[in-house]
Amino acid sequence: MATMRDVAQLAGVSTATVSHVVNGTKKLSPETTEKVLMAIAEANYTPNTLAKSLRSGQTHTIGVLVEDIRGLPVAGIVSGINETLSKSGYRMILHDLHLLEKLYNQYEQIVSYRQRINNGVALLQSSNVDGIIYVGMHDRHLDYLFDPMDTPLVFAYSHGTKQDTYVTYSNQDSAADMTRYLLSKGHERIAVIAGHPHSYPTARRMHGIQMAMQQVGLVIPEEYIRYGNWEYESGVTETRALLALEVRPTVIFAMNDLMAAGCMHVLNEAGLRIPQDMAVVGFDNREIASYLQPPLTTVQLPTTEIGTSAALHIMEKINNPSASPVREIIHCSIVERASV
Amino acid sequence: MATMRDVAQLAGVSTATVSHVVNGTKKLSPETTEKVLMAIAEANYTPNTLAKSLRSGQTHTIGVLVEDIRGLPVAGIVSGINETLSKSGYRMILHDLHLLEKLYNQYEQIVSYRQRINNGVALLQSSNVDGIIYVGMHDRHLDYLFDPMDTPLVFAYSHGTKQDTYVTYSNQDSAADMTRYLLSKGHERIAVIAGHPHSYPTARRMHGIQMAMQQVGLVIPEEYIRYGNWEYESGVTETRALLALEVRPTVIFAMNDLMAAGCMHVLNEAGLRIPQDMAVVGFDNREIASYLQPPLTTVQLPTTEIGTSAALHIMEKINNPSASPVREIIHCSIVERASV
DNA sequence: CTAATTATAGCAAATGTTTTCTTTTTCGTC
DNA sequence: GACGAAAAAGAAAACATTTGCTATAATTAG
Repeated sequence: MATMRDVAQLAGVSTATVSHVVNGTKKLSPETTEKVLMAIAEANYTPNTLAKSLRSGQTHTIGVLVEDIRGLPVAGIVSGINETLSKSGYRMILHDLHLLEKLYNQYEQIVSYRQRINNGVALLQSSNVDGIIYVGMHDRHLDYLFDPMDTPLVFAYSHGTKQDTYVTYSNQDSAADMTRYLLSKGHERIAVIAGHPHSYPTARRMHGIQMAMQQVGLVIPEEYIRYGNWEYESGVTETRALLALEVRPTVIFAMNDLMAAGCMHVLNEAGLRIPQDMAVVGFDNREIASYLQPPLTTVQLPTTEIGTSAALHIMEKINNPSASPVREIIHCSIVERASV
Repeated sequence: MATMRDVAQLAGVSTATVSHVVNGTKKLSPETTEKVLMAIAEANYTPNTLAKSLRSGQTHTIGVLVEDIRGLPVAGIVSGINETLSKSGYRMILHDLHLLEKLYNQYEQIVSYRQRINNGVALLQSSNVDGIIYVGMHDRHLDYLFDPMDTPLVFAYSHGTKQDTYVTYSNQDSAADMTRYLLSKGHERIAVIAGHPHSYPTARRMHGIQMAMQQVGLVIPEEYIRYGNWEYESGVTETRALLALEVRPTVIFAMNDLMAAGCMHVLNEAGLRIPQDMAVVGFDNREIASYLQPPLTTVQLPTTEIGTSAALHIMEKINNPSASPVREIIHCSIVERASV
């Protein structure tokens, strides 16, 4: 590989001059510039990134820490991050925490999480990244798992504390939007199959639904609110419970597509036509949603947008480390299919 | 950050000595070693990766080029790569080619592919990666898209030419295994819904199926072989065609889960019970397979294993660049569910 | 015409390591 | 006590840049 010295020699100038024409950091006479440019072309010179980084202290590399790349929304987010970073000349070191395998008990899990996260951060820092994006899938606030550090950090999908910059999607507004959509279709008896009762998304989405109802002077009766655990099976059992009710709802809003799938299975089994006899909607827009019978109307998570925005924020933070944290909440869209 | 000089000063030795105790590259007296170790601890010293790489010419970084991280098997492969590399102290720079968006015509697509791939390779090379893993989803041989280069390269999932090292899964044997499984369950009238007629996986899988049949003295009649296009809809239409046959098969082997899903939909519609009246199997083990009614027996792609193995191969190739290329074909496993 | 200013380019130090080559120290033996 | 070999440690060059400072030439002002 040709070095800056080779080019300098070829052009009959100093390496300093070559550096300046390469980076445009100083005004030079047109002739010199021309000479150097020719020499660069002739020598087929490309700057050595390592030497550059060593000297300048900037690697133009972002560390991306993901809880598990196999997690559903993660690939989309990483895709968005990568595209945006590439466009700005940043590279991306990806490190996977493999947090999808569950451990035996809550306590060990937290300890292991903390350890793995800090190992991951250390790894990235030892790679001299200019900043770190943490892509978390868990609904709980994980910031306390981070040892304090001076590398710029932004959270994507999961959110940190008020002191952190994060970008996530809107649970509350999206659920409210979907509710309004159902109301606009004439549904007034809306039942909900919620996720795990104590989880953050469940609470926020529930709140959004109730708000939207309240705005039109309606209220969801207690027996229409069932709590599941995000799994297919709980969609099945909770739907059975709803069907046993004296006054049945006209639509079931499942808080994810898996439970919606379980729900639709029961509805089919019971001989009810979807959406004529009962409508169903989900949340997440997983692959399965398009292949259910009928295809499921659901909520699309803005994964690419989250990634894009997180990338923008980390670059911003690198250029201006003292800026105040920004909290961005991106809207989801409704993908209309045939289940309503 | 403490530097090697600081440590040397603190321990009252030269930087050379510090380097030697850090890397264990020379025998030193126990006392000196001890002194240096203490100083390292006291100064909280960690070696500067950049300086190390600049001097040694090794970055301990692998570039991973993926055609699209959102592609189905890609996340699993990347996960495997990352885990294995991490264990050996290698970092991973991920670059996404975003090849999932289809272009207007075949020719432009190829040109664009070639351009994007070579850009990606250039980007990674400018990052001074020690080697590159190319994770391709396309069934065609893509090696001709690569400009010749001296960076060690291994293909994962997609395969290169005979001159390249690649690791992929077995189309032929897996299809044969599944066929034998069906035979063992007493099925003799096996129908196939193949993928696109001219695609590589279709040809290999078809060959495997026919081989397994031949081994027990059977042959698949021509009318039992239907060609689809890998999409749900083609599962629907080809199944309809099969049901119209005078002598119906007892099982339908769809070459992917999407077509199997379409197939099952038609079967349900026709009032046929699965697997009593007709059995169905798929290929890929996508998420949808677990949620079909009944859950689909299918073939599991060894994504993590492919990643692991590719990582091992690239490290091997880095340490021994002149070794001859290795071609590894990993077996798939059958995941038994309730559709047979 | 001189002095001050500006434009242009180069020198050399610095970034934090690794590694070759030398020098110093140690120690056993004669 | 001197010699030599072996062992231990150090000096300095090299890796490929960036950048503050300096030097020279050219232009302008007085």
